[in-house]
Amino acid sequence: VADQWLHTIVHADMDAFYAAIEQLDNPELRGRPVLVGPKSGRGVVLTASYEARPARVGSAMPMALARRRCPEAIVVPPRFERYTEVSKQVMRVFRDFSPDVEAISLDEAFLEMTGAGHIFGDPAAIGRKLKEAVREATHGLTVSVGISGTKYVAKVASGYAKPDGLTIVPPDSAVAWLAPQPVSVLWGAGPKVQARLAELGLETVGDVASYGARELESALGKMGRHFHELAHARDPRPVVGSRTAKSLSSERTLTVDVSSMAQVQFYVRQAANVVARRLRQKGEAACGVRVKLKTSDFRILTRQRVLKRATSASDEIYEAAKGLLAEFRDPGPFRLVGVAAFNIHSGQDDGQIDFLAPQSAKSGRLDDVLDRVDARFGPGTVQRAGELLKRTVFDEHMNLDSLIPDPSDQE
DNA sequence: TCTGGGGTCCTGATGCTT
DNA sequence: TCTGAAGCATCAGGACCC
Repeated sequence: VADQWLHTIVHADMDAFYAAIEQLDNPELRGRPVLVGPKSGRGVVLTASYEARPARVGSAMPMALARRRCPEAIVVPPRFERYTEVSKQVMRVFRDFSPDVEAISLDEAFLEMTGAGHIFGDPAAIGRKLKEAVREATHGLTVSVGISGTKYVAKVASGYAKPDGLTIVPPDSAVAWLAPQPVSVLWGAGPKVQARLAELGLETVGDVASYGARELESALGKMGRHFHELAHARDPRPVVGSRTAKSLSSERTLTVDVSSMAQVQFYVRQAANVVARRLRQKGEAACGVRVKLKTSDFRILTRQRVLKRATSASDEIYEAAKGLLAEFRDPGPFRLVGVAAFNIHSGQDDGQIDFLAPQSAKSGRLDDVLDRVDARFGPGTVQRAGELLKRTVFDEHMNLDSLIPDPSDQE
């Protein structure tokens, strides 16, 4: 029996994570339907507590619709710092079970448990102990666990009996276990691919498994081959530890669509500041900048540019973004404005060498100087010195708030 | 019903170099 | 010198995931 467990991979997925944390921190919310998401405006539900789900509300649903379907639900704005804190606790528990933990998001991770049998027992015992350890460390949060021989099957298994589930799929029965499930459990098959598969008459994973690999590839490209492999429970991807992000972005859906270049520039400036600050906090710099606009009719437009040298200075990222703005031909109006940094290098900002260079002295820009303070004295210095002060002074300096009132400030 | 914000990866078009 | 093909990088868009 032990032989078939050549590999033991665990997928652990916290149940309704954000909503569960809100209920944990505020006893009044326990046992009641909770929606985590923006209270007003044009947002969507991030997480719905299990009490709300019978009313057919779930994540990614427009908040307006969710409130109509579940009027008794309590809407709670998200607190990402808190979720990050709890996530760290949970990940620490995972690392007590395995040195190889691959975090997928705040609430989800793979654990490589191959060969851990004589420490923790068989897969069922591993699952029970992991769930208990998470519950104890977090004072009551539940996690759903799936265990199999590949990442893919472990992932599908963890979602099989949510919430508080434990599903074990022995590798030699994985193909049969997957077969009756709908194609929507194929990782990477969203609405478009599912529609294509339906056209081919494929409804279950078993249908995909028995369809020709070559035909699937000619119909769906590279992904077709991939789905065929998954349907046969073949997934050679290893559990990999910390991965470094390839891009970093900040974007914002505006409360009211905007058309004027001055307004768009204002939000690009804000986003550039956020991106630059986060780069500096991580001690990283980027030599690519991308601007993203979403039109009122939901078309997404992007323009990008490679910089001559890596930077984490707000002004440099903003100047690049402002230049890109001129390349958009669409007059708007736009509902979303975003800035992303890509080609990220770890290590110091090249800009630090000119910390006191004449250029920054001449420009006299507050933000420019603050960037160089961070570069000179270490990431986060300015933030520690007072984010609020920086914000206030910057806004006054730019004098933009008086020109462009932000409707969201009045909410 | 009216659609977030953070990401990743894939694809087709295009342009550069050899 | 001109031309075409191959190989590669970059760009914009799209699909997908949590």
